[in-house]
Amino acid sequence: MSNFGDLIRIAREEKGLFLRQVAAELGIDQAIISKFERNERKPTKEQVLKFAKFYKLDKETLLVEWLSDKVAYDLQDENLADKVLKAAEQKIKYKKK
Amino acid sequence: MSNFGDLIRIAREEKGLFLRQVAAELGIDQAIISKFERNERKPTKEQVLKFAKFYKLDKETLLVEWLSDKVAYDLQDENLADKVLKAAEQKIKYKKK
DNA sequence: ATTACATTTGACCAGTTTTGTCAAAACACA
DNA sequence: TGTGTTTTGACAAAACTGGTCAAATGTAAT
Repeated sequence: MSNFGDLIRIAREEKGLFLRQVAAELGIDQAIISKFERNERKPTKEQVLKFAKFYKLDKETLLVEWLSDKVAYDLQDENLADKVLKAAEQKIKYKKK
Repeated sequence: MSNFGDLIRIAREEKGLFLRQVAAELGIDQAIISKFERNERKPTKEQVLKFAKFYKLDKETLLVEWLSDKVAYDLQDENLADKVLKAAEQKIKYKKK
């Protein structure tokens, strides 16, 4: 199962960059990026988009990864997760109209 | 489409109670309950359980309503909601093991 | 229209959580 | 050991939450 941290760590390694370099480029402290890569902290939406742009990753893919991490985290110790997701789906569909 | 606020407002009206009375009974300020009923504020999990008990509503039903409101809210202006929910489902399944 | 009572609104506070900064500690390895 | 990278943790600033209260608004009866 993938997650946001893995995606950006792999992208960085593929490009052979150090945290320091990415940090300078994106204006984000390298300690924080380290935590993002280990899923210890959640980035803001803006930061997600910065990573997508910089690493040339698909914006949507990265956002989905990030948001689903968040949702999964919120529901982690709920045994009602299935029901919740189904209900949420209905609500979102409904709102669209 | 139902939501947490509607459920507790209807329950209160069915019992013919005033906000003031429910507030006193549950130890929650009536202004806050008013906001819950209009979905202007989200209660804590503890408060959800207080309402379930007091109104004799099914605990699980109310929790699902509450959590799905929250998830739907988080995803409201994301056109990726479908993908996010599917990904989150996978992640939750995966975690369970 | 005035009274009486219920609900809603909004300003304000306190406590918590989140986000960012920094330097030291830990790690990797020549 | 020395050099460079990553991780950790303490700290502060900012943002968010949850609560309190009183005034404003709504509603219905007289």
